[in-house]
Amino acid sequence: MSGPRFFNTLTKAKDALEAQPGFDRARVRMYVCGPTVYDFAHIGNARPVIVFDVLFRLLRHLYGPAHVVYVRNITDIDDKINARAAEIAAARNIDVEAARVEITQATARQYLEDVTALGCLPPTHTPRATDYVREMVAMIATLVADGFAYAADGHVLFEVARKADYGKLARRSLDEMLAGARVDVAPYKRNAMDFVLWKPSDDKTPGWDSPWGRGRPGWHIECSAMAAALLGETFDIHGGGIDLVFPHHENEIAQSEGAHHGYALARIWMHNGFLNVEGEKMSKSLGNFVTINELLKDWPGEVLRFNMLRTHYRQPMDWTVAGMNESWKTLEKWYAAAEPIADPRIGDAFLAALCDDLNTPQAIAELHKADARELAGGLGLLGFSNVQLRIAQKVALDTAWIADAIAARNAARKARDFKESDRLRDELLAKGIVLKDGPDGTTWEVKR
RNA sequence: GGCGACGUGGCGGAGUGGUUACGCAGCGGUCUGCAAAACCGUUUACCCCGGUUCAAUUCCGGGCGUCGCCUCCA
Repeated sequence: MSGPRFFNTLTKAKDALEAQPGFDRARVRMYVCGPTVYDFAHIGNARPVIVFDVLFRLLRHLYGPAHVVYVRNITDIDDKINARAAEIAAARNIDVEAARVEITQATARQYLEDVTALGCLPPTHTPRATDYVREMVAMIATLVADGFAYAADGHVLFEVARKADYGKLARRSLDEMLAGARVDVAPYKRNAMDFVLWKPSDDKTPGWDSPWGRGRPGWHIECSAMAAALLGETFDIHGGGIDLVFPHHENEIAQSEGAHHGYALARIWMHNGFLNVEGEKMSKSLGNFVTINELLKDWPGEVLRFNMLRTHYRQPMDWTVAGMNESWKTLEKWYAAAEPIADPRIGDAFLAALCDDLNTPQAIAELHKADARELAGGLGLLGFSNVQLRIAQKVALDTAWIADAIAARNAARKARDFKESDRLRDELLAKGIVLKDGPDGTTWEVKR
């Protein structure tokens, strides 16, 4: 096998990871944009987390767990957070910074709980933006010193005209963007496309000291600073939702390459597609805004995970209850077949599918064709453990009573008292227990 | 308005210039006291219109439809 290939937004082609200049199989590095922690994560947020967790697991399999470094940040500086913090601070008469810390810590904790339930491994590093303000300030200072950025009216702005290839990720020219612009331009900007690296904070807004006065960083600079601190100037894969291509990732590239003498930020840029719910765009006004946390009350995390992987990560995906039921059914069947296997192995076709731009639907199709050993190995590589599914099925049920009822029914069947045996079966069914008679005896599961 | 993505059988969903995707559901069968489960077999496809080609679902052009992004800002 020639190693994995991934669709690169930068080149619009499937690029071989190992052919990238500077690729080091002893230190494979990936960065994924993490959550802004001010509210529960929703099902759309779950998609990149799951998709890139599978990528992380694939790379660990290919190069060894010790040789893959995965960074997923937590954004705990943001004006949406500040707005929420201001409300809380006013309502409870506490300091706005204390409110910000409270919100972001509670939300970050909840987020980690949620994604753990989805079967995601913890990344190698989970940096918080607030711990890297010093690095951000240093990077901004470098950009100013080298002429890529300028201070104006308390702000520091990146001057896009100084970066000749600005727009290369989103494939737009400055002229096109200017033509399409429909927003009023702030007076301190030299060019309408210039974006904020640093902005001033008033007394009621969280802020940090800087050469340009007390203020806070712009949105994009945190990822550039954290990636540089933890992965170095250039790394292998940068991932995120397709909505981040512009402006977020475009601006990350501009800043990082500007501050790093033109060295590429990431060699391969991967973007997952959007997610709809029951055919509709998810939004609070439509009432179909589904948080991961709510879903986990009704569904095992593994089912959510599997459902997500049935669609290729770049395709638009429709999340439906019908699909979730189908996913649960498949997983149940597979666990029954794979659990007794002591010596799992990874199938060639399965691995080839994952190496072909993370084609999880193809990989799943290969598992349908595979024997039990390869099924068990594939489930393991994709991050399925059966822990939650088992809990969801058996939790809070009096299994001793069920076992007694099954024994009584089988005794009745043996005595050919089918009226009694059917009565017992119906009684169990009324309580949501479905019986399955197999060659090795009777088993049961919870009816859905 | 600008840029981009997508459109496959009842449903989900890969892929390909000519050969079965796969899964669910349906249908038929094996098994079972019956049912469920399990297992075996099986029907239905490539948005529309042109073009290229011996051959197009697959390439090119146009159309229609769905969706995303367009910068600190809700």
